[in-house]
Amino acid sequence: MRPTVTLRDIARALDLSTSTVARALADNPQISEQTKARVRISAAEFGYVANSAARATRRGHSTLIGLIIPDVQNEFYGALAKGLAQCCEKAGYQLLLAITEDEPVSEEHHVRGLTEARAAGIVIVPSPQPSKETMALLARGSWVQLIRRIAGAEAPWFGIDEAAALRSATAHLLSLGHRRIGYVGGMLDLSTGASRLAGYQAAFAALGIPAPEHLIRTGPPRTHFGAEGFRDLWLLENRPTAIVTAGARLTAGVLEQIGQMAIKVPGDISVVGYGDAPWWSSNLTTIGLPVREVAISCGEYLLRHVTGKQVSDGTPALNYEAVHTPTLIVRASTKAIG
Amino acid sequence: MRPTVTLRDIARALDLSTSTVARALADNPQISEQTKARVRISAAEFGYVANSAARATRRGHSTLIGLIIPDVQNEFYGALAKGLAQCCEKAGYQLLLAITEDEPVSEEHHVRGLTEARAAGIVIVPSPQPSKETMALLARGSWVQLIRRIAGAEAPWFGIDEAAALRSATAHLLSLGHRRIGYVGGMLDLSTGASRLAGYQAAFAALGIPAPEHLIRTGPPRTHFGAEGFRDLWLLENRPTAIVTAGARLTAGVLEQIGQMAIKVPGDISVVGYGDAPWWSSNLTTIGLPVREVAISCGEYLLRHVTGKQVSDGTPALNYEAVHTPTLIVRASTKAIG
DNA sequence: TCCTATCACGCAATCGATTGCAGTCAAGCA
DNA sequence: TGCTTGACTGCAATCGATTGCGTGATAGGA
Repeated sequence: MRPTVTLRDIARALDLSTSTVARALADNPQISEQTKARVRISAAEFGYVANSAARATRRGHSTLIGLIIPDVQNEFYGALAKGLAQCCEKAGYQLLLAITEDEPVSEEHHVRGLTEARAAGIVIVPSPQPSKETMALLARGSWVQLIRRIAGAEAPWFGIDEAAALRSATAHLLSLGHRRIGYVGGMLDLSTGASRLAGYQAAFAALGIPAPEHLIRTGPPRTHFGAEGFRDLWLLENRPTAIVTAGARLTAGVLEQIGQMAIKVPGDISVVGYGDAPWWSSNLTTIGLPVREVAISCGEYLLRHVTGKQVSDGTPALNYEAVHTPTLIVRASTKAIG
Repeated sequence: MRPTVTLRDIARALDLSTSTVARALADNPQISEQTKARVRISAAEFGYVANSAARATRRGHSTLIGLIIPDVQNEFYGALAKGLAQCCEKAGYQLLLAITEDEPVSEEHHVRGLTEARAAGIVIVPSPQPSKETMALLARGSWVQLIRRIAGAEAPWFGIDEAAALRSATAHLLSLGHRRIGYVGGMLDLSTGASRLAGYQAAFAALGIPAPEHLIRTGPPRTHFGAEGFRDLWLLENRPTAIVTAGARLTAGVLEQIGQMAIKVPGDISVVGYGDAPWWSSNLTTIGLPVREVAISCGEYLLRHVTGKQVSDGTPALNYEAVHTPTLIVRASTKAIG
């Protein structure tokens, strides 16, 4: 077995032209069944493996789909990656994973790499501030935004109704009589962070009550800040009677801090989590996120687009957007005040 | 700006040959600095983006590194993916993510895809039973095994000393006076599952005590089985006084079940976890796994190999293996018996 | 003045697969 | 027999980048 078997090798062995072999392998109708069979058998014997790089050269684009996310270790993005990977596999595409850590420089680097690889499409969870160059590169191909949204970007968006999530969480607590409801959430320069906070505020507004601005803590969406933010709120003179969290990592941080300080839930404080990680206490009232759904709807849309028109003549239906709605799961970590 | 700018376009504009442009962009010493500068400027103006597919065609291999894992949502594999991704980024390679769900068919599919893409190398966490075809395809290029190990496979292996992990966990409990130590672990057809159980047994053997075979439960490494296995053990007449878990998912399941049944830890039972997920109760005595370390050592090795010799003339040093040692982290979920 | 390094660069083949166009061959029909 | 038609295939160009080999020019040395 030669190191690499090419169409030529098969063609020579069968005394055919490479074109015929290529067409046979592609199941082209203008090739006779008999020839196809001979080719297939020979290919198997030779251990022929197609060269998708060469194919991509000719076709002008590969079968790669790029996924650009801040982090895979985060179970939220991990779930997205998995959903996308499954979509890709089903459609015969391959998933190229890029992790940015929310660094615009890294983001640009990866977008460039994907452009060089002539990726068929790109799914991106954008950083807070994508560079101009990043946007220019994205604009060359098909791309969609996932979860977060770039202000003014002309590409479809697939996301979650974050405002609704926090609105319902907050409303739930309000309906239980809570008023001093603390908020621990992500930074406001992310579209998600801003939406979540808006949801929190909207819940108060709906009741005509002013939101307690002094109980709002926003920062980097990391466990560390969740703990810190909570501690900060807890140590206030007039500490909150309930907490809503607006981020999975933050929820973890809050819960950990609560554990460390031996605070009783819901005795001392009611807590609403964000997301529904399988490993969280099964007692946590939380916001169930349609993570898988959004990933799949995103993947299917993009793939339908890139498989549809051979030439990626720009971005798919620029203004398309799909919003998935989260669900509040009421369990035992929240109770009426008093 | 044309849809795609090629070397030719730049060459024509500058009245040079494409070879010169290519060499200039590659910073080839035989091109004068002046010409290089002109080319670089022109390339930037044109918005030239290299075509790595064409490059791969010519070179015979791409800059793709394949990572084949059972699941990314699992934080353990997620961490591996992240480590590898970072290695790749540093070396200018790209990470192609493939998820098998431990299905040999899917595994083969992905290995084929990576072979077609002429990946520079493949990192695989093999399924319990890789197909023959899978092995044949892997053998064509550079590949390494991660964590799990295929019996008789001729490729380097990067893993964790799983036996040591369970030996120290079990020894810890034995030293606390426990004897009826339950074991909830993964299936034995995985190299990891077998090693872990062996470690558990070795700890008993070291004390000349027979291991309590009837307290051993092995099954699929999922949360669900963790819960089930624990419940099973707990309902025994002579229930164990301590539990070691041999899998992160299993630990999660055990803990959840313990929570549901309102069992006190370590009052009613001592528990040692497997892995150190940040979201676990910070009171859990557990086995800290050098996940990141193993991923990075694996990635650096493979990349050093593929970047070293241009031609991937087979697998890197066939018998190389790197074993990373876990650490027992003693916290509050274990106590002396009595 | 003639010869020979050096330097900077171009020619053309090559990588492997794909595809528009054209050619071959045999059967069918008048 | 001569022409048409359709079924199969082959030729050769093409995709974009890379690279071995060769060439012209300039400069320095004899």
